[in-house]
Order: sequence, then structure tokens, then C-alpha cells
Amino acid sequence: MPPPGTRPRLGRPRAFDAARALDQAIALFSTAGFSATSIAALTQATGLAAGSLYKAYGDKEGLFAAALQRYLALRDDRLAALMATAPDGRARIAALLRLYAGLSQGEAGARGCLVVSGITELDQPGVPAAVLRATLARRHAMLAALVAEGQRDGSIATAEPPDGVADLLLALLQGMRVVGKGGCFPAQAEDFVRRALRLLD
Amino acid sequence: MPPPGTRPRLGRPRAFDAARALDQAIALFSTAGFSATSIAALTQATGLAAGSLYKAYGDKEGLFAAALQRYLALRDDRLAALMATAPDGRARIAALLRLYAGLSQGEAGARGCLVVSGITELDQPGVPAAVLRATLARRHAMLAALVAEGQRDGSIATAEPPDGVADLLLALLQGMRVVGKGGCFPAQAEDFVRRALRLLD
DNA sequence: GGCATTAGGAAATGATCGTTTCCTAATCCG
DNA sequence: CGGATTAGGAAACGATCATTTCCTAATGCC
Repeated sequence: MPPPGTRPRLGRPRAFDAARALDQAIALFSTAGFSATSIAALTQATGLAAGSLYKAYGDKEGLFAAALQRYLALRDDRLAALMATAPDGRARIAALLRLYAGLSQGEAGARGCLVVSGITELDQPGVPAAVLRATLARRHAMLAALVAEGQRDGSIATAEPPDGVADLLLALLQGMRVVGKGGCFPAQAEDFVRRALRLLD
Repeated sequence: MPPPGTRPRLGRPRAFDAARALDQAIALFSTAGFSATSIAALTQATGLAAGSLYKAYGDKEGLFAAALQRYLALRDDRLAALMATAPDGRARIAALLRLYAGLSQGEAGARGCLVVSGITELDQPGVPAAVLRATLARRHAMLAALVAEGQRDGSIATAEPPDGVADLLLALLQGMRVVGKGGCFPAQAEDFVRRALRLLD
């Protein structure tokens, strides 16, 4: 496994699009989970032979880890873009809630969240528990920072500690993905977001 | 499969404790999910042979359905007891949140929620999707009824429609189980509940 | 061109999967 | 007691699982 992004000086160059292959893996792992996604299904979805996948990612665990890493990177990019445009702490949290509302509806909602499905299978051998737990902690820290920012800039009125408000927001976000996978997320997402923002008052 | 509760007039009587066996199945299915829980693991945990499990429950899907049914019945019992003691709508929702906070911590938290893990594997063959979706809908209806009750008895101030508030509470409850499985649920559960109740103001 | 090195893939491997078969044990009915 | 019926379980079943083997193809370096 060569370090990603670099091109080995020797040997036949990789012919398949790693990003595209990982996107297929993300879709399969998200909908079915780690254990229920077979190598056969992955070869069919990616068009690659099993040997090629194993050459590139070592084993199923390595492929899942690579897919998760890409999933998190793509999500972080969208989050960063959202944070850059919103004017204050409250608006940033609102934008975040709107993003997750969109992810909890329609096709993306039915696909499900790779982090949620990973956490559900946390103690299964092959699931990178440390990465998943760290992801939850990172999201919590980001939320707490946004709450603190909003309290500083005056857009968030509550005097509750940012950590405590972040606890609520983190649970709410993950729960939105669960409800969304069940097809029960409300159609009026904007109302949902508006009511959720009451937690900041 | 004889109808539950009844005793067939003919044949050798069942020797194993069905409730105890289903409790073991609930524990395994909750921690690992449907697909990652093997019949071999279930035979080891229950002490029953594979043939006995198949005689009693038909197949893996039937065993999961029976475990889920028991899981939901036990949960409904606890919920009913909670509802009976709380004086008004707000207190009932607070008690519900406290129950889920307890389920999201320690041993129960690490075990995880059978409904959440089932929804995560919703489109997997063998997972009773209809029951799981109906469970989510039933929980939502119960929450909306509690909100409406609180608005009527004056314990809930918000003028938002009960359905909309129930959307938030449902997502929050499911999310608590996800965060709890990840080991990230806050230690001060009472603070969490108090802050969540702000959604009702 | 020849060598080292890596990618890609068809096919085979042993293990484990869910399920069935087949036999014995225990009960009710007559 | 004898026959019908159901429970319990050991062992075997084909299918599928993740993984490896082995061969060919394509590159950089000499």
C-alpha cells in the first residue's frame, strides 16, 4: 500500500479511480454496514477484482478504513465551506443542522450515515473503533466551539456551558441520521431546524 | 411454532426458558447487529443447539423478530410505568429522557439499542423493516401526544405543533443511543435532560 | 531490450455461514 | 401400553465468506 497521493517510482501505475471506487464502497458500507457488506458486493460495485482490492487496501478492514477516511474528508470539506459563509455562531450551527437535515432525507437519508453504522458495529473485529470514537469527539468539540463563539458574538443567548449544549446537538445530529434512515424525517426541514435552535436560547 | 403463551396439547413440552433465551439474543443482536450475529454465537449464548432454535423460531429472521418483539414489550412496560408516576406532560417527557439517558450510559450504553441497530441494517434481507419503521412511528406518536398533553395541562409553554416538537425529541432520543454506544454520552445526565427540556419552552 | 517492481484479475482455499436431516426424548390421547 | 406429536440436539449440507495464489500486464531504471 503506497502512501496515498504519491506515485510509486516503480511498477505498473494504478489504472482505476481510487476516489470513485471508495465512493462505491462508502455507499455499500453506509447502507448495509461493515459486516453485511461482502467483498463480492464490493467487487461488483467497483468493477474491480477481489485481488485488486486486496492489493490496494490490504483487507476488508483496510478498505473500510479508507472509505471512512474519504467519507470524513468529504464531510469536513462541506462543513468548512458552510462555516466560511455563515456570519456568526448561531448561523453556523443553523447551517450545520440544515446540512444534516438534507442528509437525512431522500436518497442520502435512505443510504444512511457511515459513522452511525460504524458505531453500531463498534465492537465488531475489523471496525476501526478508535477512528469512530475520535470522530464523535471531534464533532462534539466543533459544536462546543461554535456555541462558545455564538455566546461571544451575541448570537447565542443561553448561559449553559458550551460543552453541555454540544452534548445535545451531537445527539440530535446523529439521531437525525437514524430517523432519516428509517424514512421518518419530517418533510419541513426548515421548521425542524428552527425548533432545534431553541436549544441555543 | 405454536402461538406464544399457549401450551400445545400434544408432544414433548418445551424445556428451555424462552424469555431467558430471547434476552441473550437481544444482547447479541444489540451489540453486533443482525448480520454480524451468527447462529453459532446464538447457540453458544443460549446453550441451545441450532436445530432447537430453528424448531422454535423457524429461521434467523424469526428469532430476530421474536427478540425484537420482546425488546419492545419490555421497553413499553418500563415506559408505561414511568408515564403512570409522572404528574403532567412535561414530567413524563422528562422521565422518558432520563430513562434513555440511563440506557445510553455504562453497560446498557455499550450494548446499544436493538431498534437503532435494526434501522441501520434496514434494507438487509431478514430484518423486519416494517416493524422497525412502525416502532419509530409509534414512538413519534407517543411523543406528540405527550407534548399535546403538556400544552393542555400548562406544563409545556411552547406553541409549536406537537408533531414538530416530537420530531426533535424522537431524533434526540435515538441520537442519545448512538452517542451512548460510542461511549460519548455525558456523565451529568440530569443536566442533559434539563437542557433538552428547553425544547418545550 | 532486460530487469525489478507494482497493478489487475481469474481461480482456488479453508473457514464459516444459515439451514436441514435424522435420530432420540418426552409428553398427551386412547 | 402404543401411536401421534412435538422438543432437543449432533452432524452434515451447500452456499457464501474473506483471503490467497499465481499468472499476465504495464511501468521506471539500467
